[in-house]
Amino acid sequence: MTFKIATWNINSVRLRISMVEDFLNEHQVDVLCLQEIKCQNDLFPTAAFNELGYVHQAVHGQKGYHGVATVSKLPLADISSTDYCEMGDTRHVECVVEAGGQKLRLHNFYVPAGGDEADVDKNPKFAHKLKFLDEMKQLDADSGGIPSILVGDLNIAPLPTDVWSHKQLLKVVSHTPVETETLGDVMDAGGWEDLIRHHIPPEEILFTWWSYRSKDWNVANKGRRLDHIWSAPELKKSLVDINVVRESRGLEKPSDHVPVIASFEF
DNA sequence: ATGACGGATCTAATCCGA
Repeated sequence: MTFKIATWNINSVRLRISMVEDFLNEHQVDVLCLQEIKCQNDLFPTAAFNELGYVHQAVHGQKGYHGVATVSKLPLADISSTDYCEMGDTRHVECVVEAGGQKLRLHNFYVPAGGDEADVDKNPKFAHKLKFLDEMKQLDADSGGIPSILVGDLNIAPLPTDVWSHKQLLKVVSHTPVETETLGDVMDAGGWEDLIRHHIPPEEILFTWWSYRSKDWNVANKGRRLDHIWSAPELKKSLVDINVVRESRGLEKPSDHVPVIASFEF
């Protein structure tokens, strides 16, 4: 079977539920991983997803901020969340899904943005971000014999081609050397592969986020690749496509992030 | 100036995002 999984920082799932419905109808993914749902679990639009067949839902939300949710047409097992940095916020949910006989562990992450200043002594948010990443080094891409897929808004653009200006963003949170190196350490420690860059050459400029603050986002094109899809090495051979749905940024009242879809053949 | 917009909240001005 073809297995399609998408990640999308939706920046309020309640405000944008109709564009999520349109996305699901058009792209027919099996699993959708959302970040920044910005609502408590009991306010999550469960019924709207049920009606489209996404009756299996792992929702981990809180009031007003953050929040992640994984919705699926396929049954979800072993649902759990890890409270990274023990802050009591909602930035991770995981589950196990079976697609065409292939068991997969799915991690859905919303890594802290890290505030304005890239200095752990002056900026507690930046310290939080680095500590969060440090704890992510414990994650194994192949735990318990089940290969994993890790998706989400990691709030780091690791490669020079992941930002509109490598030089101008070297001191800007999301592209500082300490962040990109630590993210590399997370990948090395867990044995993760960057599936987006496996499919789209690292030389190619690629963004998944454009600030609300730049007027003409498409012309200025001052974006960053903050959203990621990683996996265990053994899943690389099953990857058949990566689709960054750039046109979503041009919708009426869009999220500042666009969806990214990975397609596998199992 | 990279860039001042956009979401949620005790609906008004404040916090937060990256």
